[in-house]
Amino acid sequence: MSAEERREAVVRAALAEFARGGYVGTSTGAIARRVGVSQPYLFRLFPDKRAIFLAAAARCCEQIRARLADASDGLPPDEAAGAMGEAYAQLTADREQLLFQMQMYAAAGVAEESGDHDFAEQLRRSWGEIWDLVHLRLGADDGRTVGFMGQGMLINAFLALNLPPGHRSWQACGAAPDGG
Amino acid sequence: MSAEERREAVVRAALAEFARGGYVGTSTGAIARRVGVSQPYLFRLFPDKRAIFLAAAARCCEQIRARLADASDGLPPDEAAGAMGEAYAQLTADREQLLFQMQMYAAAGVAEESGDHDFAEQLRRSWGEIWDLVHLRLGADDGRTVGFMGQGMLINAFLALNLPPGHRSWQACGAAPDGG
DNA sequence: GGACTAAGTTATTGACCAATCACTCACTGG
DNA sequence: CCAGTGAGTGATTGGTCAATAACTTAGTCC
Repeated sequence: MSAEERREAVVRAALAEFARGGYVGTSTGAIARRVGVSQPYLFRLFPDKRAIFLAAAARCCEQIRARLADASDGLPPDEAAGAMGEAYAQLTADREQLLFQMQMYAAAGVAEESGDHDFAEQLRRSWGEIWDLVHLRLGADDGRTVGFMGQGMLINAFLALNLPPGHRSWQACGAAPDGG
Repeated sequence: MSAEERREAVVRAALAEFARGGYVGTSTGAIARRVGVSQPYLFRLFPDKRAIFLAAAARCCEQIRARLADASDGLPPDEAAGAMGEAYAQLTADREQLLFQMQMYAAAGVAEESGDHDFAEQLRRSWGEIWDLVHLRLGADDGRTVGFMGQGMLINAFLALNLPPGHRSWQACGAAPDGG
């Protein structure tokens, strides 16, 4: 297997492991084991642990953006909101995606706090791309964009807390966790 | 100093340290140093590291609830929204509060994933209390409640990412990071 | 002044982890 | 057949960390 293919496998494995353990709580050994490769070999493919996390973060953001873009492609603003909401619900039904996203925000804060500004900078760029896409597809309406993104973040919190289906918070949203 | 007073000091120190390092990334030694006490003594005051984090999490949630309650006390729904928004902005201007909150969501996910359901259960209860308070003060209007809480979560993300003041996301919210 | 209690410490242990180094193995071109 | 290259491993190292155990004060009550 070529180094490039291995790197791809590492990014997928890292997403899964970091989602379940966070940045510090995940060992490079665990990632290597999931890839099926020795731990030191990771450091031939990436300079260090941080780079692996960053690659996974980029992947996570890009998946979100791509899904929202696909779901709303060519739709008028009125229909785009529902379509993107549905797409986002499907995406976050994958707990791996959801938990990694939460870890990303937390890790960004830690990184900023410890002087690593490049980390959050990468996330800010990705966030901007998602924001702009949503804004465009919702007819460049600030209110709608804030509402959509806010509800997305709210759902993230519900899912992270494992709020049971039928909880008053879910009902107020007119939504429920997506079972599949 | 009595054990109870020490425990209080530990909770405050833990909030500060966990905010900057996350659950796994913060050593009990760092907390002890901030309290001005030996590391092993923490384990006389709390059964383990997890219990310290849980106590800090309870404190964090209670501070949010209390601030929102104070700010909106006796106000009609129309004014309560603005008042609570202002209060929340002030609270999260304290980066310690904000970052700890993000760590809390991330840690809840990790805990659930690893079979520790009590952790998230405590947070769900606290979340429910905050939700009910906001719902009540906003005139029991689901739409408003979702809007308010969603915008709160959105602002959390902005702050965690250190989105610069004046960023289009901040402008769309009609808000800006609270400097003091 | 001695027995008791509660606050606090030093020393230690057993485990884990990121990263480095030196090495093996399989393949390919000349 | 051999020199070179790229994939991959085993062993190690220096460091950190949660938790335990055993010890030391300092006060208080009788």
